[in-house]
Amino acid sequence: MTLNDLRRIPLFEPLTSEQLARIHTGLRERRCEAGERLFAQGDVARHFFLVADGSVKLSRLSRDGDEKVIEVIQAGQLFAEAVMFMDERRYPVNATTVTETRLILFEHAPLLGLLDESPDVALKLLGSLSRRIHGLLSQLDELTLHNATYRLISYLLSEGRATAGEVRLAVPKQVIASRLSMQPETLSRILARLRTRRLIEVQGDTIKLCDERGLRAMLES
Amino acid sequence: MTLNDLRRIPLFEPLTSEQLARIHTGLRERRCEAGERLFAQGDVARHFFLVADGSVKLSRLSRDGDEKVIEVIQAGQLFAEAVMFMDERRYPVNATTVTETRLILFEHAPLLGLLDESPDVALKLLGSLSRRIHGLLSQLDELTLHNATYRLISYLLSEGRATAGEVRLAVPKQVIASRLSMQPETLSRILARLRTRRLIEVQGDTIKLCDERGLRAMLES
DNA sequence: GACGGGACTTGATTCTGGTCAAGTGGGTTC
DNA sequence: GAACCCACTTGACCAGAATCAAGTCCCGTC
Repeated sequence: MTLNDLRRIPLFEPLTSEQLARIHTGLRERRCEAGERLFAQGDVARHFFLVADGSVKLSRLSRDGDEKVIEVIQAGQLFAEAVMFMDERRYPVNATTVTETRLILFEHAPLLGLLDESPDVALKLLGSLSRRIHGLLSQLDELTLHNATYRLISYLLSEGRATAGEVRLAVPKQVIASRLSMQPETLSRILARLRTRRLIEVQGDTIKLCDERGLRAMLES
Repeated sequence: MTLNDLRRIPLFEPLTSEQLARIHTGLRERRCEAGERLFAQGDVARHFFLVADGSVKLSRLSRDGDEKVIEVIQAGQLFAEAVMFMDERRYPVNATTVTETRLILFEHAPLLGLLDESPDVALKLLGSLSRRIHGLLSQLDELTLHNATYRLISYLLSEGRATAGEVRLAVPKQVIASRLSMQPETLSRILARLRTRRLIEVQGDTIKLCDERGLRAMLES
């Protein structure tokens, strides 16, 4: 990861070259295969991460081992920056690679040191944390205010927005199911139902949204 | 609200008297009765708030009018600071007083202006946002990983911690129910069940935890 | 090409919690 | 004190999704 790569990350955009170089010193690269555990909930946090390639799932575990995926992180996204500012600096989630993945690890200290001299970076961080809060609020009311079908459809619509009505799932369906807080069986059944109604077509990990209008209509009821 | 009162708010603790005075200029007091709407989800945000006395509920509304209480804010707590840093500065929740309430309103501009000169305040804010993230994560996995009884018991135990095993509900049971994502009927039924098992005693808005050990044991199964 | 494993699908059944409806009790108003 | 309202409780019923159990499909290896 070169200095120029670094500059392309929005968070670092306000920094001078000298500051950027300081960040660059506390930086490491790591390659993982699918299924590697990066850190566990409760671990003392030493880094935050950038997914350069691949995908990582963040999840919480209940005492008896049930897992709930909170978020799936894709290439280009930062994660675990918020931990730097927690009272105890411990990760509140588990992180596990879902596919083969290339990661950049950032040490806390260099960035923390910069906060004093660059209020702009502080503002960027505040912005990114409040976006995360917003996202979590959405997840919360999707869960309580809407049923499984609604959640799946609105997930498909949001994913399909960029890609001309075709959604390619970057991670196994089980992971999507957990992210949407349902069992794999339920996800499968809902897809089947949408398929018989000719609203979508499913081919392995690719889902074609045949009737976006119809899908949207289902969100109303 | 005097300058000295202001200084006692943790967020403002790092500020000089001169800076504090600047915050003080953009400050207003407001008294509300129970049930007043302070702002609605989607409103352009102009202030953040301190509850001086009383209680405020923050909630989200579904399209068809179902309400989910996200948080109940009590005396001494700030709320809606995160909104300052959102892309569109709009409240992501509704705020409604639950009881008679005295509020302090803070304008955004003075604090935002201070961020450049006081990295400490920025750090405080980052800390408070990451605490909120943590809280939302807990709510998320309580919802998906645990059932209604579990949620209620762990709520009671956390509330009863300070007060020698006696919980006095500051807000109506319906509000608690919504905060815990269940219907009032369900809350009532669970309380009844715990009562017949001699784990608690209920008298109006006061709940006595007779058998904390037993309650904790129920969290295991 | 047979075997094995994992992801996914489908079916049958169960259960938690939601909905609808009626009833209770306390507090306030006239 | 009668009427009313509102929060809460209790009961009967229902439904969405979880669970349990097979079965299918795909893809790797040997």
